[in-house]
Parts: sequence; C-alpha cells; structure tokens
Amino acid sequence: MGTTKSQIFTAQQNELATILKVLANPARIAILQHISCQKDCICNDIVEEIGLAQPTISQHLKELKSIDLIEGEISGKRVCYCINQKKWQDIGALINNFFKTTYINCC
Amino acid sequence: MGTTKSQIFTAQQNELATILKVLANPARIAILQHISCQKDCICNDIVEEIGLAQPTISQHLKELKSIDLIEGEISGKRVCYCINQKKWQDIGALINNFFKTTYINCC
DNA sequence: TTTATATATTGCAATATTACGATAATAGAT
DNA sequence: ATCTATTATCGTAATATTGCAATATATAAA
Repeated sequence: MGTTKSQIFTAQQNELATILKVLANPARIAILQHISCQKDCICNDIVEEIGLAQPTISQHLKELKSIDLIEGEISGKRVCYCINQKKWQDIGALINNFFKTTYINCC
Repeated sequence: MGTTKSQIFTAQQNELATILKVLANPARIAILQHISCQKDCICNDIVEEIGLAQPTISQHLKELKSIDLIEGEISGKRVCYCINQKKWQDIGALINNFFKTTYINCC
C-alpha cells in the first residue's frame, strides 16, 4: 500500500497523472513562472527568488527536467535553465484535450 | 518538514497547485472520465469499473468533491455522482491560462 | 595550487498520500 | 423489527513527497 496501482489504469491515464503530479506543487509553479519571465534563468537566481534552500530547488528542477519541461544549459560554473517550449505546448495541449473531451462526454 | 511551505507562495500559486494535486492521480482521472460518459453515475458502478476497493473510491470521490469538481446527489440508498460543469470549465480555463501566460512570458 | 562560487547528490526527518479491512450509517426490502 | 445493499468513516500499514544540512563535484578566480 501507499503506492498508486498503476497497473489497473491506461498508459494515457498514468502519463497524464505523472505530468500533473510534477506540476502540482507551488514551488515548481513559481519556478516555471520565474524562468519564463527571465532572460538569464540561472539556478542561483531561482534560489534567491523562491526562498527555499538550494538543495530543495535543485531537486524541484530535477523533477521538472524529468518530464522535459525545462532544460539546463551549462555555462561555466553556472547552469542556465529555460522552458522547453515544444514540450510546454504539448503538455498544455494534452491537459486541454483532457478537459475538452471529458466535458464533451458529460451527461 | 514533509509539508509544502505554502506561506512563501502566492494565493494563486497555492490554489493552482491544490487543484492540480487533486487531478494528479490516475484513479481520479479514471473516475472523472467514467462519470463523464455515464448517464447514471452511481458510486457502486465506479467501484466495479475502476477496480479499487470501495473505501478507496469513496476517498477519491471525497477529494474530487473537496474542490467542487463533482457533486453527489443522494437518491435512496445510492449516491449519483456527476461533474460540476461550471467548475470543470473554470478549472480548465485556469490551467489553460497558466500555460498561455507562462508561455507568453518566455524569453 | 589554493580558494571561492555554483550546482548536484546523499541521507535523513517530518508529513502526506494511497490503499484497504473493519465498521458505522442509512435506506429499502422482507 | 430484521436483513440486505450502498456509501462513508476510522484506523492503520506502506510508500511518496517535501525540505534541508552535510557533502561532493566542477569551474573560475587568485
């Protein structure tokens, strides 16, 4: 117990849940919003902006990277993070489609 | 620790995260999809359809109700669940707006 | 080479989530 | 009133998530 029973659901249901789980955290939402409005999206800036410890931010960035929502480009001793725009649009469309199709089928 | 530091985020960020957290589970996604394509959305039907124990389904329904995404109408000894269409649209628009505005701000 | 700076990883504590058996609550059927 | 069916709640076990201190890694600067 404690684990989600993924086996009994479809690949689509599991995939959507995984993506939503990554998004379902205010720190990660704040990180995405901050990255999106910065020219230079340096990790350390994020730490100062958000107000969580550096290891915590690093972990959140890792989770966002796990679904390819952001990309980190190494420049010297720094890492510049930015949003993967194609993936961003794909995920937006996937979620939007879920809302539209589920709504259409309503009784 | 273990708790999200909600205090350091905006009300909007926390609200969006809360909504996404409710959606971020394959069982709840499956429940919503099942409810949306049924005329009679009886709790017991959901239990049989999804394949999780009745208390587990009941708990998931409670979480979906916590953000008013579904409503339960008592009819005799049964409860007929259906999607709150206004809330469904509102939440869909909220998430869509997050994707659109964040994308617009991209560097 | 040593030092300072930036980021990632590890390990751990606290809390949250998922799932279910047992049981309570409620309403219809006998 | 008793039995049965349906749903909700309680209690608990297992696992996941959040957050951070300590530490490792890597690059630039002195």
